[in-house]
Amino acid sequence: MIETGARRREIDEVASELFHANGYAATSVRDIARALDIQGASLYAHVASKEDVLWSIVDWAAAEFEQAADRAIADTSTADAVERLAALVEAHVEVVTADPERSSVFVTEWRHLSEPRRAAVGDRRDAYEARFRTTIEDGVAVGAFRATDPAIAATFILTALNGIATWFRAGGRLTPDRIADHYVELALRSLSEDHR
Amino acid sequence: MIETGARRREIDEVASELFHANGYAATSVRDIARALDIQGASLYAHVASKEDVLWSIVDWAAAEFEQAADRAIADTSTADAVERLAALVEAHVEVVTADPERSSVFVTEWRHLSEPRRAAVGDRRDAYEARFRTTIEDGVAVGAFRATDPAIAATFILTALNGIATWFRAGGRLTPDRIADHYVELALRSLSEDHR
DNA sequence: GCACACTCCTAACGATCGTTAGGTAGGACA
DNA sequence: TGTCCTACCTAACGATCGTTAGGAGTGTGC
Repeated sequence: MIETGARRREIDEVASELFHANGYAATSVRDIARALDIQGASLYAHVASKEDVLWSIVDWAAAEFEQAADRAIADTSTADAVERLAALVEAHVEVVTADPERSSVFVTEWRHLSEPRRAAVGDRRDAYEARFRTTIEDGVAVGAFRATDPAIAATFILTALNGIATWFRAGGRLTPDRIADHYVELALRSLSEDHR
Repeated sequence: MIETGARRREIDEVASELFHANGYAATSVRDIARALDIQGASLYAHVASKEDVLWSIVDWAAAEFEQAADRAIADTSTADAVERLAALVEAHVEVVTADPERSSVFVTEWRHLSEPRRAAVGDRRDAYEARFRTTIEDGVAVGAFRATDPAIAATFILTALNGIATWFRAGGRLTPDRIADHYVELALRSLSEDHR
């Protein structure tokens, strides 16, 4: 059963910040507890294990990305690969900037999950990347994108997108909207047919 | 004084692999020792502390990137921003693919350094990124690149480049040369003047 | 033959790790 | 008023952490 109480969500929130700032392995259960002004052992009234905290953060973030991609694809005409890729990029930027700590934990700390979960997250990441890749393949097939290696291009774009989580901070020079606009532009142009 | 003996370099090598695979914080001194078939305490005949191992890996990798960028810039005409950016991208890919473990440790684990070192690495990373940014600024100024935010564009390209370290494995489908060619192409086109 | 590095050993240190056991205060509900 | 539930506490568990102390074997240069 998944705990969904208010205190449980607070735990995920402070844990996201700490895991983002110091990494999962370098963050102790007592660190998380201290941020909530309780004792380390008291956390276990809400949580079965430290890994469960990581899991709930990662699982939640993965679902956010998946649902955002679902909406992005549903909202665009399936015929236009350019529009679809733009929508995927924009959706990704929105999820990352809406919760950069959680997103960066998802991107960088999921390898600390133990085995059935770790593999499952890997599969979900592969499936998510495949949406970008197949969209690029579609665009190449109809001549909307230049002929290139779709797997490399998808990885290029996705790693750039995931990097946002590591440097974005709310209230900085760049608003999420501005970042989304720029990243859509950069991604689409990287696949453009015209030469330099 | 910096140890440079053969055994010392072996330590950096196996530590790079372990730090890459599991992260610095989740890798114990005894893990490193086990990979060398010695006892954990025996490592301290070669190393002053665990952090010193991380430091020597990070410092070495940083120097590799800096020197490669030096050569890339020295080899190209300073007048042509497009050519210079291409050389920077190519050099970066070469360094990453030549030693992906060390590179990925540099990219993802430097935050575990303690304070004077951590800040110093941050400064060096900023300086490195500035080379990309100013090259893009130059290109925009002369109309070789489209008018865009050079800082965003530099970050976009650099995070994509750094991502290579997380997925590249020697002997895989893609050779370093092929990756370099594709990444140069993707980076340059992302800044191209022509529309989609 | 002797000194000296170099490399590794066993044993142990105090600290901290994730986690469990058992208990208590306060509010909700009968 | 009595009972349960939630949220926290203190105390402690065995394991593991980075690191130090002190010693031993092996090979090289004089």
